[in-house]
Amino acid sequence: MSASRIDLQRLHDAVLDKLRAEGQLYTSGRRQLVELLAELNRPVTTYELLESRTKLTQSSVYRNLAVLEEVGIVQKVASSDDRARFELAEDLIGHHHHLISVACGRVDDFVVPARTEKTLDAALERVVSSTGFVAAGHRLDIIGTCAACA
Amino acid sequence: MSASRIDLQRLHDAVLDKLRAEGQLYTSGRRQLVELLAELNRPVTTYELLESRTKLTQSSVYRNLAVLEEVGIVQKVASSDDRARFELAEDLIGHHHHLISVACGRVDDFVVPARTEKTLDAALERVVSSTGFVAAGHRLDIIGTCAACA
DNA sequence: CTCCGTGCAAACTTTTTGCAACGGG
DNA sequence: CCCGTTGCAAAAAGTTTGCACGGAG
Repeated sequence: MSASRIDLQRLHDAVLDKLRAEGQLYTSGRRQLVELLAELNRPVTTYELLESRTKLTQSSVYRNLAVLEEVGIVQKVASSDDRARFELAEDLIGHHHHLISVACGRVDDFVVPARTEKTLDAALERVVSSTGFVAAGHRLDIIGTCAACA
Repeated sequence: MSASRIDLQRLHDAVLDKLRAEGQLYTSGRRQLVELLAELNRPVTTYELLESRTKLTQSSVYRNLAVLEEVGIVQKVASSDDRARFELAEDLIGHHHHLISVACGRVDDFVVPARTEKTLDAALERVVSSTGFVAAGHRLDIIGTCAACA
């Protein structure tokens, strides 16, 4: 149900490419973050990242996440609480959606069949086309209560 | 395209009912907020509310929004920037979705045909049913660039 | 040798809270 | 009258930034 786990080697290669293309280095801190995000495999807060076995400072986590976001390696995810969550970008782990638990704020990934996605995109394009809004993509989350909180 | 404007008198009555049912008062501050939200007719930041002709303090705005949210009169909306946005709950203005401009963070409402909604809900229910997650609803936003920013 | 990334601490922004005064019911 | 709401100011939480050091290319 959740996005399948990524091959670490391939992931690092892809990340390295993206960083190099923007003239950025793949430092050990950035590598740690990428690995953690790949491992946790869901949108996590900076707090969770700091709690993990990382040796990184708060400021480094934020700064590196900002760089990784600019370069298109991570993306920020909104939840029901007010903590920012980060996960690997869809480029790397594929298009997916989020299960958001209103009870605890936890977010998990899920995917819907390609045909449903296609239908949805077509329907949205039809609705938006007249508004002057330029759609770059959609965000479809399910709001509810996760198994742990229910 | 956007949700149709609400009749103010009816709105105030509905709000009053909800507040009374929870043993809360419909004070002038709360009335001002509800009227502003009805007028602006899109998710707005507390900053925008404070800038408006309101006589309310920052703390009162936050406190009243919290009360109104608990009672189900307003709902918090996530955008691309990190400012919380608030609008009248779907109970009052109907189910709808959001156009989120990544350039400026502005959020506008839009509605999709009932049939599309129905199809979507059915598809989602199918996907989620096996996860133990209890779905309460969905959130479908379009991410892109608004007419003003394009 | 030169930059860029890092750590630390302080600053900033947004939201929350304590307390005394006020006001509608 | 009384209890909840308000305003003000201070505090808290989350995020960002300045600066000097350190490590990688």
